[in-house]
Amino acid sequence: MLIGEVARAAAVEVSTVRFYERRGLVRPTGRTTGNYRQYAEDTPLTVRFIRRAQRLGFTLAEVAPVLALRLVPDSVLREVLAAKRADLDQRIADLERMRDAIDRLAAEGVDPDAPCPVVASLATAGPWRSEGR
Amino acid sequence: MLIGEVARAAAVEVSTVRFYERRGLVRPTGRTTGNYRQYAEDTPLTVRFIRRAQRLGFTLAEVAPVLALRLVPDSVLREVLAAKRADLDQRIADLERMRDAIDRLAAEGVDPDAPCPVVASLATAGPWRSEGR
DNA sequence: CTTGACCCTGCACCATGGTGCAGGGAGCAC
DNA sequence: GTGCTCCCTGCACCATGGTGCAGGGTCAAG
Repeated sequence: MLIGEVARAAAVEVSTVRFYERRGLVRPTGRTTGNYRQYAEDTPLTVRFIRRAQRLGFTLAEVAPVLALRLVPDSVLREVLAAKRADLDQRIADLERMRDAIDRLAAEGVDPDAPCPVVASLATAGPWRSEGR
Repeated sequence: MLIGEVARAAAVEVSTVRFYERRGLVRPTGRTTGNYRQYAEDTPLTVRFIRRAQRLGFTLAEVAPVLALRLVPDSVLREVLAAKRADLDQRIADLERMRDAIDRLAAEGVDPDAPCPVVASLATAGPWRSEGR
């Protein structure tokens, strides 16, 4: 597979694939005699995964180690999995609270003077982690 | 409330609050005689909501209309709510698929030669929307 | 051997989401 | 008044995640 095919199959720009390569997210299996990048058949899936993970609020820097886990020893993997699971649970809970707030709004009608319940659902003062970005 | 108090209560920089103002996300209720911005008591909650929504993959541009909904007629609101609900469902489903893939990995151990199931859980070729960012 | 589609590198540029600094004023304590 | 903390505006700068272009090579078709 050449870079253009990968890009088309993943619905991104060719330059984006090269950009991901600079960030260590994808890697061609090699080069042709003419110095063209050659890719495995599943590379478009990797690229789609990256896009989707981004929409869920993961940075490229966060995605990279996930993809790299393919190379990592099992014991390390287990720790990472546990931590990520907790993070995912947090995010899911946040989204669900937003969704429930929306459902309540739709069911009960809107009180224009009340503090927005969607906002309230996520604005808790509770402990909050690194806030990376 | 002055800007410094808002910033402290929301755990962001003062400059961030002013930045959000330029983006139309927060607004002081007025100015003091000395031209200091004055804020309502719930402004830190709004700011916390913004930060949290960002972590969930919403851009500031997406957050702004949500905050503006406080001003919008009920009928419009209902449509928007329905659309957002669907979007949230999609995101929750994505995160849950990732989480389940992780659980399966943890339960069954890792096959280093198989395609990464976490990636597979999100890399579906299925129809995919605007891809805004 | 030319044309066209594709690929290469490298660099400049863009938007988003901020942060930081200069130069100045406000407000209070002493 | 002096000093300290906080505030003001405006502009420059930063990282992230790309996009686009110049200048050139590859390769298959005609």
